[in-house]
Amino acid sequence: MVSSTDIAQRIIEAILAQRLAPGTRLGEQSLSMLFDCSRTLVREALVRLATRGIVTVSSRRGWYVVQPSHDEAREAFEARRVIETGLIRRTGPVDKAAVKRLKQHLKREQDALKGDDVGQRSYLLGDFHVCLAECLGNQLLADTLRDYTARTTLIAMLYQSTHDAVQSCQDHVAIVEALARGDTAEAERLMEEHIGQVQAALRLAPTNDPLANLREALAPLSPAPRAPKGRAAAKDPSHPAPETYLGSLL
Amino acid sequence: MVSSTDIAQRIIEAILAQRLAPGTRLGEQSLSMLFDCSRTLVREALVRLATRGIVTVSSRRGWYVVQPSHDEAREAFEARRVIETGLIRRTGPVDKAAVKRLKQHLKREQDALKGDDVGQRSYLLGDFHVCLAECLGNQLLADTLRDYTARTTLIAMLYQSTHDAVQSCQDHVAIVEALARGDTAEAERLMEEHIGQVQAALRLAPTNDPLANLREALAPLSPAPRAPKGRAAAKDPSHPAPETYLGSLL
DNA sequence: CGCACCAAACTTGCATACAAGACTGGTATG
DNA sequence: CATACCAGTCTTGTATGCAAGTTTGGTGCG
Repeated sequence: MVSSTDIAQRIIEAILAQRLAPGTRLGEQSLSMLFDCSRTLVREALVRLATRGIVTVSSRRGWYVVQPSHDEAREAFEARRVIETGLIRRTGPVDKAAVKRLKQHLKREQDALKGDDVGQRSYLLGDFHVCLAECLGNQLLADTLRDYTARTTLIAMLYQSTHDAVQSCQDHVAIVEALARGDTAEAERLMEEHIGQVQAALRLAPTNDPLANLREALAPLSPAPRAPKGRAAAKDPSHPAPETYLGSLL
Repeated sequence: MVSSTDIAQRIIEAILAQRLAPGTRLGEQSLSMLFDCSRTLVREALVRLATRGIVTVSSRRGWYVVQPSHDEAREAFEARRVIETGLIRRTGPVDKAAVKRLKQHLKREQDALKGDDVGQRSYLLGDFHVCLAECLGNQLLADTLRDYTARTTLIAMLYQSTHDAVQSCQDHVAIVEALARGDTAEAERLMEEHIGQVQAALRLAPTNDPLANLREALAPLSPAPRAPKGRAAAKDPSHPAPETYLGSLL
């Protein structure tokens, strides 16, 4: 039987793989049917995720994947900078086993880049940072980083990151190389730069318009083909409603 | 009516005030009677705390306040070092309002030192670090630090910290002064030193003896007064059983 | 006396039932 | 036609009941 941690884990993984968009509704009943268990277990999983800042609940309305504000986005990146560069700065020489594990991870990233599974790609790129924290010997910070990574993944989705995966992977390679040759100062600098670039790739227009996202999503297609005007947009399968993503949890 | 977050908050506060010792059993039924609610709410609160690493559950045996291992203790202090020094390092000049708030906090610490409420004292000394993170503008890291602070408080209780409160408060004053005059480098150094001293005050004997704590707690009193040998120790009110602390949650 | 075994009490794990608020769509009214 | 209102439906919030595992204390046997 599934446990509440299983359910929470599946949801986190779906977020890291960008299969669950920010704002997606997570109904207790839907999930309990999906996982074939009672609402109690689902609720427990959602409470866990809420505690970790991944979902929020609106009283008697529903559970939703968080949509971090601009401020929260800034804080999340700042927090990752503090932790990840700090962790590298204070680390001594990295032992062989850790370097080996990191290189294996890089291999997986590169394989994923060759393939066409965007989810796997996103997941591995995020997981690199968790893996790094573990290799540097701090499970507590690694766990914290996992949550922060999920957050930044959501932020990237919400603010339509234009950062490309190949660049990220190259950054990761450079960081591991610096660590492997014991140049922690360079590794720290590279990490700082890497996080900065990921953050810079966000479209954080200083807009006060709460409808900005909706407006952009529903904007008419630019070449304005001969599509009928009325209800076509609502049924266009290339713009699935958020709920549709739920299916991919299976 | 109490909410699950209320219950969780009360438990956290009790830990920060050192009124709940590591290893204390937290029975669902006891708590539900204490807070006059159903086990559902208590369970939800405990699940939240478990997610934050404050309590653990042993299947069908009970919920317990965590007892961090030596390794976990090391990781917790390392994590705090990374976050707190990193946060100071990257902060710009601290604005007036923040300095004012920090100084108010220091005042409260000093007042508590004059009084004799050890719980209040412990609480404020720990809360300083959370307050600092908030003042430096990162609520996300502040929340994370709150959990880490609770952890280190438990570690201090478990490993019988000999650190004295007056010294801690003086350290805090020095850090705020350095921040107020814009000397972040010095503030960072002081913070590093402060955390180091708190950690150094632990009795982390490299023992493999899992009974060490019990052995020490149950050691005969050194002057060996004329106390009767038999059952007196079990009823000595100066050594209350962990469950007794529950009452102080009220 | 020592040891194994067993039953009773206690604890959490999970499902379900019901309560109560929030939203939606329709309808009546101005 | 526009608007206010209201009932029905859907959602979460909370309590409770039962199942199942763990511990403890006692009891009988060797």
